[in-house]
Amino acid sequence: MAEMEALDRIVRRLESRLPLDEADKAAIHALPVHRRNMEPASYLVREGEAPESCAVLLSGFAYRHKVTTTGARQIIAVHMPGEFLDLQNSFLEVADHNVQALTRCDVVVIPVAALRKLAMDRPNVAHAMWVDTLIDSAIFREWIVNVGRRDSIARIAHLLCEFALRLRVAGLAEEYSYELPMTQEQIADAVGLTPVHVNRVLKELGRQGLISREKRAVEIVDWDRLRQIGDFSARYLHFERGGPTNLVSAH
Amino acid sequence: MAEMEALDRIVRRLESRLPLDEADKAAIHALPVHRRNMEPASYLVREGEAPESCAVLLSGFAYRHKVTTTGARQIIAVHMPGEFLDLQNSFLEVADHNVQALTRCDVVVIPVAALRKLAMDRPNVAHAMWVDTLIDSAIFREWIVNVGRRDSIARIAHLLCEFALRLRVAGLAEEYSYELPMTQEQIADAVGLTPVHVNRVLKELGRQGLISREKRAVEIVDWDRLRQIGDFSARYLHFERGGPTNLVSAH
DNA sequence: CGTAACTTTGATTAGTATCAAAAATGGTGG
DNA sequence: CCACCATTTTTGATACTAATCAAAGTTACG
Repeated sequence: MAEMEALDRIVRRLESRLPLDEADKAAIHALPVHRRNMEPASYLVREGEAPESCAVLLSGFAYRHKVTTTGARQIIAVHMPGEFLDLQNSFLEVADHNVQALTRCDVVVIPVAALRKLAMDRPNVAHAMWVDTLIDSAIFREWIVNVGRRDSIARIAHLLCEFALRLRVAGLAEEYSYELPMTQEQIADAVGLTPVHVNRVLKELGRQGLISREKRAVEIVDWDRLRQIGDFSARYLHFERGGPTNLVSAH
Repeated sequence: MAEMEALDRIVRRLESRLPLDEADKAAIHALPVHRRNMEPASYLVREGEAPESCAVLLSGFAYRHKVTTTGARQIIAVHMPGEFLDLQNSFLEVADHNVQALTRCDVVVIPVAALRKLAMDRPNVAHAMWVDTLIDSAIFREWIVNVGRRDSIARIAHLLCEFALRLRVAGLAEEYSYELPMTQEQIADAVGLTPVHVNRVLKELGRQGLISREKRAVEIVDWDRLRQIGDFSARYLHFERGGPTNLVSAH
């Protein structure tokens, strides 16, 4: 039962990328998956290991990161319910980054071998997965810009805008309020700043009346100005295909 | 003739990602391509436009970039002969970044429609292209780390290490010397620094005996130390599949 | 040769990091 | 339900890295 529901989630995800036919869906439903509950901070994939399975998030949050030899951590992506967690690693020989649970979370686990077979047997499904990874990559590119060329205020404003939109797609945010389950230290590692500075920037955004916070809940008070300050445009999220283009006025 | 050679280049590139059978190769050879010579700084793809063609670099260098509303530019990738220039855009509706010639260069141009058809008809070829884009993404991820969590010396050292290896794969570097056709301003835009600071760091790397430069030629004098300072590991380049794993001791 | 693009150097400033410690929050076991 | 401990958030003071501004050399090129 639970597996059934989980498989449907995978189908829905891929259909949002590309239409699938009945045979495609049947092949996905035949996947030998199992569900798993992950504790916060537990690892789904470790850098240097050969990927054995690929997961789809059912609930909770997860993130990818790398650690430098000096011990600094850079978060490379944050994932929300409905998203694939490691298509990026599953078709390469060895994982080049870590994937870790951010909160407690539920995942469907697909063995890599089965996933690869599915991709070979069902070109259409492979294509949908490919597009999914391409959109992940588009986000990576935007993050390079964020961290390379925006100052601290813009960086954080941009991150908050991105999360607002992605959470709406995941059905986890209404209007412009959402629960951001990250500590300020994790935010810092996502935007390449220190936790202390993140704290000051968040307060500054509040002071300017752009957002308001209550513990980990964020409300975007002035979307237009926040977007402007964060140099945010939703283009790179590629909502064209089935996303909430209509919902967002994001230019 | 020229087209023939260009098509072979595409075949070789894809074969380095995944073995292809004769039918696959035949399908590639049937692609309606044409060659084109690009002036330095001319655009291959512009952000916001629907991608119409996808190019493979035959000679010269190209790069991807985005520009913020404040006018800052961030280079997101640098491409070398043999590489695909915009698989990343070709399977999405609208380009989210620019692709521009760095030097004068020769490309083979493939119409997007033909490329998409090829991907649908030849799952194997699609898979090879997918893997190619996944490796591009792995480089994006490493660049997020570079720009987010390494100081200026490490950033530039890392970039120089990456180029050394990739140029060897492209057959454009012997040992640890190569021609780097980028201005210091372009290097700055790739690593998220100012040109002035890039200049100082390059001099510092020379002073420390790690590299030596003569106009745009770079020689890596002390590979081990440079790699160490730059926190460089070749893992993310995914040379496992047919790359020069043997050539490089890169851990 | 002359001019534009690029590199180099110097002086100063700005933006973040670092260090340290206090306040708040959240969870746990008694 | 309270007391306690660990984690997280907040604040303050100071240090540094890299940016900015300005201008002199240098190189490439038409």
